[in-house]
Amino acid sequence: MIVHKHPNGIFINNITDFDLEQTLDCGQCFRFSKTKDGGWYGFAGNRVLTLRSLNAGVLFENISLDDFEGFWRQYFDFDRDYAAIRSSFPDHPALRESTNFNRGMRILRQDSWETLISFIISQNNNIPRIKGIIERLCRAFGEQIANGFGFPSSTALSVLTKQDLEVLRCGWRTEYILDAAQKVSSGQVDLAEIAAMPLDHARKALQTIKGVGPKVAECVLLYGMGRMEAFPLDVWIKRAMKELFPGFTPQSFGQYAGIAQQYIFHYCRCNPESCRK
DNA sequence: GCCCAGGGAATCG
DNA sequence: CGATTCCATGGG
Repeated sequence: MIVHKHPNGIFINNITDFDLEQTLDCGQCFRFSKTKDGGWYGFAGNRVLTLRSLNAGVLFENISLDDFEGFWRQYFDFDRDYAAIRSSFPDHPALRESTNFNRGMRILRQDSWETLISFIISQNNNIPRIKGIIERLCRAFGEQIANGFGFPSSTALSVLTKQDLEVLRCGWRTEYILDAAQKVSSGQVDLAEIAAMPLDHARKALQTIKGVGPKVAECVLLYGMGRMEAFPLDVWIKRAMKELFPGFTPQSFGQYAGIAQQYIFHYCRCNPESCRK
């Protein structure tokens, strides 16, 4: 990857394995959307970003080199070699098909708190509606940033009541959100500490929060704590494991199982017939 | 109208 | 332990 200053921000090229749609619309994050002119616009924590594909590269609009090097480089996981990771995967036709389908997908290294709340909201829910609930959460309780709103802090949410959260229309998940906010803001659950724990300890620690079970914990570890071996088993992946990878376990995919999982997840959602709906 | 969604808690046996 | 049931809401 080569990073250039550009009149409108930062331009990167000579990058392999990076496609905006495959990365920002593959179900790992909920705060980016396509703009009318074909770019992407969204938020990460209290940062806002507009980006677009341009001349075989990507333009990050209106940011400084410090913004890019100090935040977005890590956020987009640009220092990881995805081709090398793909070649570490077991040789399997369905896995090859999945990785060929969306080679430009990268795992975003999101904020752990934002990821925790986002995937609590995701449970037994569909992606368009998850996005709507998170948008209302930010609008009601987040800080205004540019034309939108940042993600509210655990402290901001910890002082709220169930009634306050009725504007979200997210059903029974409200008490899960409040429990998470209270435990994180009080320090009873320390997300930075959990991120550094051995995997099974980290799983158990996350599951002390109400509404966090095995699947949500796995998502927080993978998308919010950079633990690439974490392997969320949602309904799609369970279907794929049964139909396409009989005999496989998450460990069969190796040290970067979570990344394999994401290739498979997005492939199955875009090609439901091949995962036998 | 109906089925289902990036599940988890509570409650059985 | 595993299996079942209920949970609130609305997208497609």
